[in-house]
Amino acid sequence: MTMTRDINNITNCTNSKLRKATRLVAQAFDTALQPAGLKSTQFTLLATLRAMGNPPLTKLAEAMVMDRTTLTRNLKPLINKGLIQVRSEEDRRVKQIQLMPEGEQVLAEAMPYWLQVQKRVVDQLGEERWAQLLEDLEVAVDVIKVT
Amino acid sequence: MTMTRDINNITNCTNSKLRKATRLVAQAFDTALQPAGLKSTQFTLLATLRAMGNPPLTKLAEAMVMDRTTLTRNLKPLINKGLIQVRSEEDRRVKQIQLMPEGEQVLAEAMPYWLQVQKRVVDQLGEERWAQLLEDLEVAVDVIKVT
DNA sequence: ATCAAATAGGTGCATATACACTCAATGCCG
DNA sequence: CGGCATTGAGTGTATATGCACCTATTTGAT
Repeated sequence: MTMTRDINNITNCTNSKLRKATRLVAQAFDTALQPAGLKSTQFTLLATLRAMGNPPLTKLAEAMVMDRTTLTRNLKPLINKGLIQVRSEEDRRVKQIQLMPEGEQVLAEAMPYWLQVQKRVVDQLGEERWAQLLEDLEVAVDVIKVT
Repeated sequence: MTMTRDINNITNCTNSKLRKATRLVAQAFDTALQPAGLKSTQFTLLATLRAMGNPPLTKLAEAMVMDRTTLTRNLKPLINKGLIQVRSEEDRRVKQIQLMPEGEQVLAEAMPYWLQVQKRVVDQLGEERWAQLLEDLEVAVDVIKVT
């Protein structure tokens, strides 16, 4: 018989545990990326942009599992730094988000710092547990629906 | 041979995956707790307070793996609603955080909503995967150090 | 007793996050 | 063609998050 956790116990709150770990990990990544002048969220945004091409704002928001209006504001500091650009499409309702050459440059500069902290975290967790964690997080994003 | 993930691949960024899942789960909990008039963070704060008694601010911040100054601000809405109180100790540098009867009351009212969303999320993840996930998140908080 | 170090907290600033509401452009139906 | 539903995006407001810097109190060493 497997010893399962008590789902009803408030100390096992899924949300609280996730946020705690996220605060910690975000701090680690923010600190590591500081020399590149990027917050970890900004790094993720740039990397996602590069992977997606020049997506419309809503598509990008969906990919990041982020509210559309949150994304609008998160783009601000990147626009101010000249790393990205927002342009209208033919359908003038749609805003296309473009990664600028300066953005590519900064992203490239940030990569070694990212790799370092990523490796460190994986080391501390152990590769197996890390892989398991990422797997479970992906499943969570796939199956959890907000009602 | 086990098929491990590519640690170097940016799409496997620990931080980005954690944040995605956290945004989604936080939304689920926030929505569920809305009838009780609490954000999920506030719920967690009240529950942690009840578990800890009347801790000094810094102890509470440590327990929540949260920056001291973040906690200061997160307490604000709870003070405004009259759910908690901040008092000075003998050592007048120290601020004791107290859960008020109104706070206990609201927490009790919120419990059924919390339980509902908690159960739903566990269901969607599957109990086994959920237990695994929580275990891994706890380990992460224990082993990851911010340098 | 004095004064520097250590400890506990708060503020200014910038970013992250999402909901309710609003505006603009497009699509569609008669 | 005209008006309404749909779609894409931005703003106002509130909370969440942490760093750099500041103040107040206590401790401790001489």
